Parts: sequence; C-alpha cells; structure tokens
Amino acid sequence: MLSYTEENYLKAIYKLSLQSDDGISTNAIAEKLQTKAASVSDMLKKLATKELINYIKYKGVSLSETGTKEALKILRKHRLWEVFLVDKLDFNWDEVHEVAEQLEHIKSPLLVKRLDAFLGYPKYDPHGDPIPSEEGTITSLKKTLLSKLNIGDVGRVVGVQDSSSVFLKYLDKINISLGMTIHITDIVEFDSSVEIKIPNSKPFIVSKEVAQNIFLAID
Amino acid sequence: MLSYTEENYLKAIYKLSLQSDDGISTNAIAEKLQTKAASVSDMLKKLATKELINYIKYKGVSLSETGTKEALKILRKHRLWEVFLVDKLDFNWDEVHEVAEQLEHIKSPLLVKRLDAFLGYPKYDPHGDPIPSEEGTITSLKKTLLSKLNIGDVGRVVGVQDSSSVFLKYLDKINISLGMTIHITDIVEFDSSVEIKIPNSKPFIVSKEVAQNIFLAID
DNA sequence: ATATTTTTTTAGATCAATCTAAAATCAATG
DNA sequence: CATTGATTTTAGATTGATCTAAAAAAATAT
Repeated sequence: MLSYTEENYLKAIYKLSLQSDDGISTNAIAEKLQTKAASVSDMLKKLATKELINYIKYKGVSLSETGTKEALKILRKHRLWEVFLVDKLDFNWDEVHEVAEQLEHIKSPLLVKRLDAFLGYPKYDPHGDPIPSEEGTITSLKKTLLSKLNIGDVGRVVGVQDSSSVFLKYLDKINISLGMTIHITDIVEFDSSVEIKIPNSKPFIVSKEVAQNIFLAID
Repeated sequence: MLSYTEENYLKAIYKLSLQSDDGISTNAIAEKLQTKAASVSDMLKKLATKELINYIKYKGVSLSETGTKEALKILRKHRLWEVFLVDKLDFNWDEVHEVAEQLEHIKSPLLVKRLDAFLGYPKYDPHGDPIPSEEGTITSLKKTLLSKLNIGDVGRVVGVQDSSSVFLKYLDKINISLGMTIHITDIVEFDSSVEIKIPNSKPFIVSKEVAQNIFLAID
C-alpha cells in the first residue's frame, strides 16, 4: 500500500519523465514537490527498495514498470475527478486542480470504476489531457503549440501547457475553451504574436507567450 | 488546519457522546479507533491545547463548541458522500462506509457546497442518519427500535443501529430497506422474535437480535 | 478503610517524513 | 587533469502519531 507521499513522488517523477528523456534529477523532483533535495534522496532510496523506481546514486531516476503503472493509476483518478468537478459540480477549469490533488489519493478500485462509468467513460480531462485507461495505457494525440503553426492553419484546442489559474482565467476571459476551432489568420513578425479567429467573434491578437501555451490538434 | 487523525478523534468522541451522556472515557475512544489508551491520552492532550475538547485528566472528555462544529462538518461530509455513492454511483448501502471514511477528509468548502446542491440537498444518508446542515445543526427525528414496539404498531424504517456490512447485507436479503413501512403483526414470547409484514410480501419472522438493530419512526 | 483491580497517564522508543548542515560525488572549465 | 562549483547524498535532529512498559490515580471489593 502506497502512502500519500509516495504517490506524490511517483506522480512527480512521471510528469518530469514526459518533459525530459533521460534520468530525472533529485533537484528537479525537489523543485516540483516544493521540498528539499535531502528529503527527495531519502524517499528515492525508499521507492527503490520497493522497486517502484530505477535508481542509481548520483545518476538520476526513472520509473520502473510497476512504478509507471502506479503513477498512471493516480493520474487516471486525478483526471477523472477533474471531469467530475467540472461536468457535474460546475467547477471552473481553473478551480479543479487543488481538490483533485486530494481526491486522487482515495483508495477504492470500485469507486474509480463507477465514477468512470458515471462520467460516461471520458477520454480527456477538462484541460484536454488524456485520461489513462484502467489497464494503464494512455493515448496521446499529436498536439502542436499554437505558436508553431502558420498562417492559414486550422486547429482544435486540445490542451494547455501552463495550467495555472492565472492563465486559465485569462483564456476564459478571451473566450478560448477546450474543443474550440481556431483559424490562424496572421502572424505579426515584430513580436511573434498571433492573430486568430474563433467562432462568433472577429479576429483578434494573442501574444507570443499565450500562443506558446495553447496546444492544438490539426484535424 | 486539522490533521486526518485529529478529525477521526473528534468524530469518534462525537459519536460516543451520543451514546452516553457524561464524559467519554479514554478506553472507549481507544476501543472505537482500534488503538491503545496511551495513544489516546497523547492525542487528548493535543486536542485540549487546541481547545477542541474539554479535558480533565482521569475525568474523561467532551467536545468543546468548536470541537462539536468540526465533528459535525466531518459527519456532514461523510454522509453527503454516502448519498453520492449510493444515489449516483450505485453503491450498495453496505459498501459505502469505507470509502466515505476517506472522502470525509477532503478539504474544500466549495466542494461540499456543490456536492450538496448536486445531490438535491438531501436530509438523510443511505442509512437513515440525518445530515448536519452547513451551519452545523442536526435534526434527529424520534426513532424507536423495532424490538421496542408492540403488536399492531406501524413504523417506517429510518435507520440501523449496527451498520456493519454483514447486517446490511442480511437486510438486503430479506428485502428490508430504508423508508419501508413495517407492520408488527406478532411478537413471539418465547424468544422475543418479531413477526412483521412489509409491502408485497407475506408476514415473516425476524430475530430479537435483528429487531434490536432496526430503527423505525412512528408516523 | 485498606487492599486489589481497573483505568489512565507518563516515560521512553519507534517509524515516516521532513529539515539543516556537512560530506561526497559529479561536471566543467581553464 | 586539477580545481572550482553545482548537485546529491549522508548524518543527525525534529515533528506527528503510534507503541510497550511502568507509574499514578480512581474505582471496587473485602
């Protein structure tokens, strides 16, 4: 049985693994979990003896097969609960994270199964991130940053890079939401800002910074 | 901020307070929480300094006003989650307790508010126990044990004394459920078993032990 | 009312998770 | 390739929750 803390470490390592290919550093984990490198070292030793990670001192760390499975279970719960909060309890997509962080640790396979069914077997969470299956497979659709596209391209909003409350609130304000189709009508050479067109609205400009944080799928 | 453990102690003390009028003993709490008296003593000291309980060494303990409020908050969450599990996720009433024990510790006032609304502001949980209001008031309807009634009495099932899985499963088996109207058709003097009549069924006998664990409201 | 039993509390240890400070290892640059 | 600087690990302490064993207080019985 994994502790709350062990679960958070596995999740952190999993997320960091997606961003960089090789071994995850102690410092990176400490940063992510807002703790000290010494604490991370201790925990890594513990996770290693439980064979949840592959760990060589000073050499960084990666999830073992069982570790990955556990991480995906937690991620699955986290994202299912997010769907629940948004779809059923009318949370905004910037309000869900904190609560889902708690709910993801509830231990009950039956609960997860039933919740999944109740929500209609969703494939994506409210931020557009894919929900791992019960078996631990995760489908990642090819997504491209808005900032990487060209004039004339058309895409569907499938996620965000930065899921901070500030950013999500801003997207709400300019009426960009998940699933929305976006046309790239112009790119301003001067500052790399992007002019886009969304349904029922005149074209408008979003900054380079914003464009670098919105993922689109090209249909 | 209360810890998971502190919350469980408050809940235990609250529940024990309902059963006996005077101060709650250390041993009773230890028994309820499946722990040792020494551990309870330690925790009582801590809860006392936080002014959540009134505690005099060797003299037993009672909840303070703030302690009661906290206990009721937890109970409210527990029972709301139970309603959610049964009404929305099709759990049986004997499957909910363990999961609700975990869910009750989730900290998010917004979540509780929204969940309450989503469930349609329920007044009772699936075992017939009243759900404390947001303000911390709890309505307890007058309920009587089936074993205390007389031939000819009619009552509505509003709760159980023993909410163990074995007992609840047995009730399911003999088709007794919450809200059901029961007629007492006979009382067997020999062993104090009770003959009852429920809708769409011939009268049948339940043992004294069963009758001592079903609460009825007399309409 | 004194002795015995039961209950409760304290003393001292342990375990998980964390920390600070110091030591060990690695990386990288001259 | 040796020194410097950064990263990582260890050593030792702390905190919260628990335990066992022993001491203290209360309840009970003779």
